[in-house]
Amino acid sequence: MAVAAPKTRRGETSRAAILEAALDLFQERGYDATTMRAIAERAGASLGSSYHYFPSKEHLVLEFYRHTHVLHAAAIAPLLAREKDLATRLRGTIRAVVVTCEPFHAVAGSIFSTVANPASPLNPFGAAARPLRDEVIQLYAEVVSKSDARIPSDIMEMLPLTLWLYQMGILYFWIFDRSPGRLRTLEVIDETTDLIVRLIGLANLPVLRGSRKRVLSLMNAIAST
Amino acid sequence: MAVAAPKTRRGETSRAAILEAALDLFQERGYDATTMRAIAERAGASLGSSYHYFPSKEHLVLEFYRHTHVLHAAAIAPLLAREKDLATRLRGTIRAVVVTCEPFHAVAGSIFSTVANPASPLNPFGAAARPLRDEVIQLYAEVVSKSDARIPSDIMEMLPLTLWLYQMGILYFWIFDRSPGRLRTLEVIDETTDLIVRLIGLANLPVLRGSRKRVLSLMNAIAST
DNA sequence: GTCTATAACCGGATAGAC
DNA sequence: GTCTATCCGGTTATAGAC
Repeated sequence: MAVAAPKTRRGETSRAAILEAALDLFQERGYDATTMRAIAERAGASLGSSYHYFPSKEHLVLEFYRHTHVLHAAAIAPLLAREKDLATRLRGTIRAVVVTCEPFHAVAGSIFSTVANPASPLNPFGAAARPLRDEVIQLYAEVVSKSDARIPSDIMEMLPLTLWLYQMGILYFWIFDRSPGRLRTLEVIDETTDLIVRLIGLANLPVLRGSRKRVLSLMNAIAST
Repeated sequence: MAVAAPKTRRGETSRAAILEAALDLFQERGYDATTMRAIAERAGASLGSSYHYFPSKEHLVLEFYRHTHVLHAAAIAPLLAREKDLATRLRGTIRAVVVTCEPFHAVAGSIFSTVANPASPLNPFGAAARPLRDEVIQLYAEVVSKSDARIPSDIMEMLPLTLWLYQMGILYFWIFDRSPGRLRTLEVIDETTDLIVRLIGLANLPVLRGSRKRVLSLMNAIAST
């Protein structure tokens, strides 16, 4: 099911050309308006060739995904190296997600819907997306673990996965956001990251201990599916 | 943009036949495998006729959605009339959602993805879906308001919308659930409905009051978009 | 003016020759 | 690994029937 790995130099070149054409066209015209034929034409390849490298149009989206992830990781590296405060790290990281994705805002809607399809190879919860998913979750593990926040180990264990889900929620909100400069999304990010950090702090309260145990064991059960 | 309203008896018959054929075929073969041509054929109509009544295949899904809502509302009516305990009402209502939708489990995945598309007329957050959305939210308002739970008014205000979102989350989980009898989903429902009711009870704790205010005002801001 | 039907169009995907 | 030809299904155009 994986995308054909390029074996020869010639293949590498073609593959790269097709991918680049696709990424460009997605941004220029949006996902739906970009035809496989147009991608092939701009890449100087034939339709059949495109399908040789990418089994479906959706698989091009997966590369698109990886592309934004690399941009995002690069964008937050300095912050993660310097800052120790959890709220600041988290806010910066999530803000960077929407800032990085901003050029693709117009495309994001249709991409999201293909990705949300459980039958799609791109579904974030599925097997094909696993390597990339693990990378992103790992990134959130770093956001938390290299902060100076002291977090109970049971929470720490679930936190990266939870933050990954939270990021997807923010992205879905961002897709709908029509406010100038996407300001509403940024406000929601600031407010929610702050709330999250605060709630982590409250989780040690005796009254909440029971619910906390139950929530965590529920999440564990769900995650281990 | 609305579906053509049937004006004459002849039209009504055709429309109903097409819709019924579509619902049957969706269940038999799934959404993707059901072609508009097959729907027309089974309904004894022509392809052109189908498009006269339903502007797109997606619009047939909207009717499908309405269909399950009616089934669901009917299924829980006795419970809502008899039971006063909030946890029981909520658990029963959400359980009934997945039980009602069970015959469509195989179809649900692809339907969900078309529906999640912000550009789709069927998007639950969009204008076309509004009447149905309001009905469902209203149903959750009844679940809460006719229970014997005493709920602070600020929470009460946001609760129906929140429970509607929660229901969608459960449905997405259910779509992935491959366990026999969909037991895992039922377990998650039991656990989460109980947690929700418990958290509502905890919301009055002085330590939580600050966060509660912030969460509610955030939700209000988001909802009023 | 409401319905029905047929014939296209368009774009994702596939087959198979080279 | 590259191409052309073709399939298939959602959608549209449009001609006619009631």
